[in-house]
Amino acid sequence: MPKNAGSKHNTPVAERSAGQPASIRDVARLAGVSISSVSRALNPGTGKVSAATRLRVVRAAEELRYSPNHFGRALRSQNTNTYAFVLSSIQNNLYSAVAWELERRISEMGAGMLIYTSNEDSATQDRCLEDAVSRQVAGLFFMCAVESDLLKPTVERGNCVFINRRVTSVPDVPFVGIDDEAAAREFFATAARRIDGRIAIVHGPQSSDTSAKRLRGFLDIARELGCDIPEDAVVGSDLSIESGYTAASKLFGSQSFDAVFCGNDQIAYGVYRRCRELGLQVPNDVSLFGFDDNPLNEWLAPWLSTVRVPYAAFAAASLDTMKTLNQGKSAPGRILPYDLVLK
Amino acid sequence: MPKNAGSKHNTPVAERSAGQPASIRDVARLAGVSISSVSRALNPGTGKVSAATRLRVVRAAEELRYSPNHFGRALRSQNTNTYAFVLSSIQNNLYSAVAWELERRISEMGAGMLIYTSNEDSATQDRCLEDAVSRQVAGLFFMCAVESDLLKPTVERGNCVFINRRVTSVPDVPFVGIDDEAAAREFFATAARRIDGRIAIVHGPQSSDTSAKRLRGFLDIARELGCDIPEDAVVGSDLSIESGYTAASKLFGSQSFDAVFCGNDQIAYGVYRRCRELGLQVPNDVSLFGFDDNPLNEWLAPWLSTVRVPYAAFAAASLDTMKTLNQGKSAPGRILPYDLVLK
DNA sequence: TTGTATGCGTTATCAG
DNA sequence: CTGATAACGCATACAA
Repeated sequence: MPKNAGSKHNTPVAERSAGQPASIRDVARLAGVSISSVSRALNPGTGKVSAATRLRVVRAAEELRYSPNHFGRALRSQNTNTYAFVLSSIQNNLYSAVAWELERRISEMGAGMLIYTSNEDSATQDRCLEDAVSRQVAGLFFMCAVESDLLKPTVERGNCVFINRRVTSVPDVPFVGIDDEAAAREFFATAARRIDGRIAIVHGPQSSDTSAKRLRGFLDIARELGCDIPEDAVVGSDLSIESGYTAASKLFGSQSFDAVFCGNDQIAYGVYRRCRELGLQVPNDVSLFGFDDNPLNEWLAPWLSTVRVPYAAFAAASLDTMKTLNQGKSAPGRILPYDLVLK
Repeated sequence: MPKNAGSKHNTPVAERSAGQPASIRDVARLAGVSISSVSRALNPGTGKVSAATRLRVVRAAEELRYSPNHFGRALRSQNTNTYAFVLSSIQNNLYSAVAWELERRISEMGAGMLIYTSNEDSATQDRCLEDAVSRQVAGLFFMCAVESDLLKPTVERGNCVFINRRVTSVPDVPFVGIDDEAAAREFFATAARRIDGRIAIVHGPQSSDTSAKRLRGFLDIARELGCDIPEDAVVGSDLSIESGYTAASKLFGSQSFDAVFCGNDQIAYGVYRRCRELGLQVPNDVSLFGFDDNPLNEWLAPWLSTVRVPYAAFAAASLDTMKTLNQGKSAPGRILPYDLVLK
């Protein structure tokens, strides 16, 4: 026979130590009702409660500063009310901006957001996924996912939305973003009219579908326009500021250019600094072209032409998509409109 | 008598639908052992398990892609292994940088980080605190807390660390930051030697202890140095770029200045833009002084003199402090060294 | 070494 | 309308 044979309701529960939050039983005891009544009173719509009972419960709950234990609730209802946001780069303000915008909306829903950073690394991303899955999150948002072992099993099990970057190995995951290839083409075509001279390109890693599309857009339209871009005027980089700087050092080491198209704004910042170091005025001597429209550009980089990615709309559309997914329906994702910002 | 009188172990559990993750019972069944053996095998150090049993359990767990349910574990062990990070402003990169740095470290601990944004608003912050508390977080990090109703009860119940800004009504909460008043004094004193002309100040809200200290530092040392700063050369703002712009419009509307000391870098960015619009060259015509050293300055704002706040060290020190708190000890917090960045 | 049983805090079902 | 109880997934004290 177990040691503690008495019903837990008979067990004289010592007054909780000050640090411990009150449980539903504490409220029930103080209100002199059963825990079921407390639950019903505090969760309107789950059952009938008399006004008197409700009042006593609410009073007791307030007195004890009762707040329902999230885990007990999650365990029982199988709904964690928690989402995961996986960020690939902490350096890109645009990514952060989407994170915060999404947090605001999720918070308004009364849900929570766990945050992870993958640093564009597969192993790190897998660690994030493992943790998020063990926490039974209601859904995962990827602000730029990378290919990784656990990605496929994760997207198959849980509700996932890709933001700003697709992963081609899992094509069925809803995607929220812009048409990067079309944007690159239009951007280049529009800008090229004003450019007189040599053009260089610093693109992002081709393992990123988004970077690949932007590069393809640039190259295709350049060819179609009869605009010659020699091979040594096209250099790769990752998506960091530093790599933009390095790429510019390489480009301007042997020759000069009048315009540089970059895979994103970060790269353009790095190129900018190198140009300044070389005594080149931007945009007088060199025109720089980015991608994303980092919110700070308006203040600190007025010289940068770029493609405005609607990050606030990304957050809204991602959440809509996630909600659809959570209803068990399939969701198509959303391709959103972009704007050209030309200086 | 309850309807389902049989032990749950006798209940023939239907094979789980594909979407449901495996539970510890599924692993136990597949391995042909009890759930306690599974628990012991998978949590080394919690009990003796034979090598054979462990092997079978591990195999079964892998086959089922078993990952322990975080909530069941948290409920039982009373340890959620989850922290909350409350951010006051999404606009300030420095704050984001601390968030990401902390996330990395927390992730390495195998813990998780819930993120909240208060937008410097009391009611919003209270909603965050309520949610975090109901999730039984192991601790809260405040990257700039504001005064709010739930702040005191929250810091009394849970482990909290203030980063970069104290809240004077709860002086006993460990604080990680720099000595803002000393930094402001030293910054001003050092810079003043090079300034020849009129000086203005755009300070942050005095409800922020940090902003108040920076302003006091500036004003005190100015007086001590015999440097006259008339009343109409000192204007307030919140900590946003926009408000810096507005403040500069006001300042430069009626007179001109040779140097502007700002409450943080964001404000300085706003002032910068207004100066440019007025045709003033920075730093040739006007010297600008910020506070924080936003990571982007190196690339985009080389004209900005500022005080470098060690944000990576903030993250490390905050986590150390939190760990101490979690051991039941009291923690003093940490005052970290800053650097002057002069252009 | 292994298994059984209990409880963590909650909600839902069911009997009263 | 109310109360008793099972169940969610897990860890652990205790029995075997």
